[in-house]
Amino acid sequence: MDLFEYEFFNDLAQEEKEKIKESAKYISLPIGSQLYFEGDTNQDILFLKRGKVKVYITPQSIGNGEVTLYYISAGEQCLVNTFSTITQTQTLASAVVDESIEGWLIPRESIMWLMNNSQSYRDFKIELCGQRLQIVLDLIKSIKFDQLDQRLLNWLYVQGKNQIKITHEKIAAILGVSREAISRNLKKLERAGDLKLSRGCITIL
Amino acid sequence: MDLFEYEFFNDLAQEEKEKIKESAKYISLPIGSQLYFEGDTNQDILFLKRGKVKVYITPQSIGNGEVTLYYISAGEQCLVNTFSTITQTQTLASAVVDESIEGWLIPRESIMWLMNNSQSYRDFKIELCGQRLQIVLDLIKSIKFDQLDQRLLNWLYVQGKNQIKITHEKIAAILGVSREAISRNLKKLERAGDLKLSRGCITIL
DNA sequence: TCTTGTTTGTGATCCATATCACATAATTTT
DNA sequence: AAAATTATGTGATATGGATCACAAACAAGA
Repeated sequence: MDLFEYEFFNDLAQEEKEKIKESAKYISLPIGSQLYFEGDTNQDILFLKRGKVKVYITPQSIGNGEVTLYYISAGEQCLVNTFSTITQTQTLASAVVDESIEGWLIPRESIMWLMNNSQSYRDFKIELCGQRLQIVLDLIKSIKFDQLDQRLLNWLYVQGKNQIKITHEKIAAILGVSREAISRNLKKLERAGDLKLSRGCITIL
Repeated sequence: MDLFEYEFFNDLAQEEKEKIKESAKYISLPIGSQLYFEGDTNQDILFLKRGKVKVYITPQSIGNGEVTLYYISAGEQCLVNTFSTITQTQTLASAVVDESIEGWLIPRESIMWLMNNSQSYRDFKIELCGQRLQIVLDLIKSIKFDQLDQRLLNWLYVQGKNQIKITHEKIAAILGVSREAISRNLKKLERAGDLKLSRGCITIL
């Protein structure tokens, strides 16, 4: 995916596009790289070309536990990153590379120019914001009103695969619960004949 | 507060302002009026002149319980309302009048015009969006990582008054927990000498 | 003032998840 | 192949909050 393949570049003149591209820094980061921690103030927005970024929150006070808010994939941008950059305020969550990424860091000035001059970019941002809002509100609902077995079942379903390669520990971190709780609930599902467990892999039947 | 007192009207020409105002419907609603339910699609954005609106979510499946996301006061607008109206999608939460309101309903067309022609309006919306995002993410953190006593203490603190006139039932609905849990926790605080309880009123010492 | 509805207090019980503490199994390293 | 590491299974126990079930206190109407 090239930078210009983002649809919102369409309504820009060629020279404008070039200017944006010149201001961008191309980056490539391995899995595990921390993009920012909650409280940092971002100066650029990441336009993702390839890979996956995980955005998550942790307890305000020191303590363990985390909850994944959402993931960012190619062609998407991060809402938390966007707000921090545009309004120059502290990020409200943390972000880490989940699958090694490539992308462009577009500096604040270019973003501000886009916000004020490109209707498509604004539309893109509005849509993005709506999507994330939905995810976050659904997350509150599931945390508050659903039990773990339901949340787990839903998570498995959303993966859209029959073979999910992941450890219980990772799922626990994503859903923000203890590893034991995940192991026990998966076992229950296995006993019910819904899936087959093996080390680092869940096979849905 | 007059409609034009919203700062973002400043960068509009007089005739543009008038056009917006003409399109607006002035409304006045008593406490308890339902503005919309989750799933409705809004056609107008409410500009609040006076009063308070509560925005909350309920379980996706039928079931009881609710959690308050945030309140809207004079001079503010609702993010959920904004998204639904702009993108013509279903609202992600419900809204009810919490203190009788007066305000203007601005139709979608006027909003779209403002979004595309007023930088101040866009800035206003971005700021609004950032604020709400923060509230919602903090809410997840408190639900997920804090215990009720902490959440309650925080809620009391945020009221910014020494005399809070409210029933335990109402607090329970706001925080999304049972009434008994609130009563017990308040009692604990009273025994610790932090406050004084009386019917429908909490006095902080 | 008597009645009725609302609000609060509190015990009893239940349940889901956290936490601790290991045992065992599967993989990787040496 | 032995050792070390990582992943999983599972019991025991603790705990916070939900739910049920009332009783008592208070407030407002009749």
